[in-house]
Amino acid sequence: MPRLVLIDGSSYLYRAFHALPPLTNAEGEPTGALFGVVNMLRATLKEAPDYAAFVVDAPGRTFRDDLYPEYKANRAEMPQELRAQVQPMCEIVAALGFPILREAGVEADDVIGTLALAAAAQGIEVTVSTGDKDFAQLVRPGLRLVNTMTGSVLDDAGVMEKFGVPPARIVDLLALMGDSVDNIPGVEKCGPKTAAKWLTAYGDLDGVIAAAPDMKGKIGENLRAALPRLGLNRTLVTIRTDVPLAFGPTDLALRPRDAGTLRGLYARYGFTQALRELDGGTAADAAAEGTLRNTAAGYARSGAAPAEAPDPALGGKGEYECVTAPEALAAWVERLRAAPLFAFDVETDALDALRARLVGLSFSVEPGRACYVPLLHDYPGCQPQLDVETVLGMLRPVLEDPAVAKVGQHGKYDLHVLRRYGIAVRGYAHDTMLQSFVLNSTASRHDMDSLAARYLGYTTTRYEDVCGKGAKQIPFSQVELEHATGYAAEDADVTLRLHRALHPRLEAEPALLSVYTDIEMPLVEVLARIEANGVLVDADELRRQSHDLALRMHEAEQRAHALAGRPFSLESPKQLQAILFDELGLPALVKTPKGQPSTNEDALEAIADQHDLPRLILEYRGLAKLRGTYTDKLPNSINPDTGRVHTSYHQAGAATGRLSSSDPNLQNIPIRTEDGRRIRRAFVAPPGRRIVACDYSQIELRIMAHLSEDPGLVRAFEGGVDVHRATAAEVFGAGAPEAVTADQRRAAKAINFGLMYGMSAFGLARQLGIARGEAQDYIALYFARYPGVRDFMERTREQARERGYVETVFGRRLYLNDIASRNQGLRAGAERAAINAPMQGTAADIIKRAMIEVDAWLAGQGGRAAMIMQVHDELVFEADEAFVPELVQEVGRRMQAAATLRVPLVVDAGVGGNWDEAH
DNA sequence: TGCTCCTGCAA
DNA sequence: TATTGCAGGAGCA
Repeated sequence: MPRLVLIDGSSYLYRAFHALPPLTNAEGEPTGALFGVVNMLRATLKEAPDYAAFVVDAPGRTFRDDLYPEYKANRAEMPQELRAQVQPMCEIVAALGFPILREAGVEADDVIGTLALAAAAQGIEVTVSTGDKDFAQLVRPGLRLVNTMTGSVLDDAGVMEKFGVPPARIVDLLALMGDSVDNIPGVEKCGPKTAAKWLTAYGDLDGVIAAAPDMKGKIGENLRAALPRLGLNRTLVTIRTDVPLAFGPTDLALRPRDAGTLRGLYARYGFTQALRELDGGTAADAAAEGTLRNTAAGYARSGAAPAEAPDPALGGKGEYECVTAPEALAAWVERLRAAPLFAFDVETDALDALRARLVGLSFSVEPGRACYVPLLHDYPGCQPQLDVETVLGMLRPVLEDPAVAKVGQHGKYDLHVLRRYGIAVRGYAHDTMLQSFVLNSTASRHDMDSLAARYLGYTTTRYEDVCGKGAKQIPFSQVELEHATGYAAEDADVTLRLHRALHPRLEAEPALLSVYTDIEMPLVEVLARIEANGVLVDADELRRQSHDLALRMHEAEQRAHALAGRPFSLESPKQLQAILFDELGLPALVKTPKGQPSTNEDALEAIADQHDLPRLILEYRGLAKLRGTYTDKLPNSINPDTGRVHTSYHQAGAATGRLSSSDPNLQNIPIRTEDGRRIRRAFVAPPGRRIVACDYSQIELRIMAHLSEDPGLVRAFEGGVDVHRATAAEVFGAGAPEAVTADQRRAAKAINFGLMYGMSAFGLARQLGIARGEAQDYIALYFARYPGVRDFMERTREQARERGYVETVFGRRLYLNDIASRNQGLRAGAERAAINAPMQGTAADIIKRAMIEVDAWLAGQGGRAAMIMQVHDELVFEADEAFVPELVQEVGRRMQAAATLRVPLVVDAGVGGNWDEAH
């Protein structure tokens, strides 16, 4: 059967542009999108279709603009770096032999729709290559979608599975959901789930419209509000299949490629793998290098059972082996030892690395070749496996050899698990999650499945694919060895391939490579040690506090009931409404979206001066929050084996480079109120030890002084004075700092912090409770006194606009995806983030560097002290009492030396029996 | 049960 | 109409 591939060129160009880091060739011309598109096209050619076309939008209006003037009004101008790649892209597409279609008056979508249906009607097998979900409406027997960026293929069943409705209902689904990219508003709060549910219940869009009057709840109101638009929405999202065209599917034969032109273009843009292929190299050669295989594999592998399926793009060598015999393991140990770098991965039965049991291990030494060593699989009929001691005994020499380099994906987890089995992994040289994070922290998630889709165009077997999900999920130990091998060995295989794809990109950017090599990689083991150390939490103290809070909540409740004149539930907004607004007759100043009187904090504050009850409710809620979030929950996080709380630090969590903490989050333990602070008393040192907390004083403001080089601000820090007081003296002309009033200092502090977050006069006014004009005057005064700060902010905004990213002192980049958005709100948000990121990010870099130095020093101190927490600008230690003075001095010195700025870094230290006292 | 929104804690 | 996070509860189906 003849085959036709229709390529949605615009979709790929945009997606490749946003998905890939902004690569450039030797001349500095942008090539990222080009690179993505070219690889995709080469993969398409491997499929050897009979007909193909590359379809792009023609400039100018289309019928949709006429129907709906706001159509795509949100869409940003094409960024300069992308526009520059359009012409070369067309040249390459043409030289590869693809017909390029560009029809005025309609969108590329409609051209594709028309050709696709015409071809399907002629019995041609059609593949539409696109990343746009709207095309799901075209799917039918003989017409499928493929997304080469993710490797996913959508046929009839696939559409049903992905969207929950058949292809014929996709336009209805889209009409309900709307499309913010194209500026088509749908039903508010109606996402894919709700839309699919309605369509299943009522048949089609007309059915949903007919049922609208009876639809309950907020969402029903939203539906009724959107009713008038839905018809137009459906028209806008319907891809036309009847565009008059001067050609048909069979006119789209591929031409022979123009090798001469291609060679020139490939060379110019530095596409070495593509060049090699052109010059006679095989796909397998290129694949092993890490470029081409990505997209080719996406086609070849999607839907295939991985265990037994060698990857054709890898030259048929791909092979996943399940190791259950000592001889086989011995052979693998030899391979690991001989390899310049090997990838490894552990499989366990729990997400918590400090509780998980080792179920198996996988290794890979070259792309396409990997093994899985099952240890604990246990299901009826399962074959015998090597025992844990034997396996770890054989692997220990290579795992603990610092000269044998390893790569992992989120290897901190694996290090933890192996450590608990007595293996101290050394030579952990690379981590693909961190490579992705450093290359582009905001690009997407950094889990392996996402990375494989993004950088390799490869669809991995997901954990749910082998274990199921939700209530039906089984532990990995019950997965059949064949499937387990397919999943686990693939993890190691893909990790190695990701390393080969990502590391060269880091090497091309020395500053990024340094962030990765000098900061992130050394930090992995430091964080693992901090997590393993854990912190001692006094559960009895928390229980006492819970009890105390409960009593006070009860007391507040009694008083509230007395004030209200009758009992009611303080937790029920509905009852509160009745009491406050109906029975007590207080004014309802704030409304919920539904138009009901709100009982949120703002609403209660607003009427707190008229009655005692609102204040009481706020007090009750505050107590309930502390109890519900902290005193009741923290004891559940105590590890039964160690008796301590082991948080998990996420190294690729915050885009700015900060760490985040979860399970439990130890970076948001209360401190600002007395009641909250008490919780910190439960974070204790064991007998004979002390808690030591060392924190950077005003580190982000100091970084602002450094980056702005503003003489006034630098002087304030050099003088070692209270910087907010100094700022107040400057801005309010109070003369000597001693003459500054408390209010002036408070205002100066608000300005100092507000500016770092890009706050407006409006925000400052609200913060200080003053008029907007007055706030504007303060800001103007501030900038007049500190002109360097204003210039720095303007420079930062400009850099963000021009380059699309900002960077820290150490070269870490933060890409700002919305900086050129036409949507005012998004763009303003991106500008604020741009101003904040260099400061927050530099602070994060500095403390990470300090942690590495401190950890190295602690290693030689014989366990007299241990690092146990990091809270953004603070490091917390547990130390032998006699060791405290030395610890304070040595840690302070290393924290100060972690960066050399134009202003001094100051570290404050506190010591106590618990975390509260240490402040 | 899982999803979304809201609220509130930290630096 | 202030940055970066994580987490609990309510409301909803």
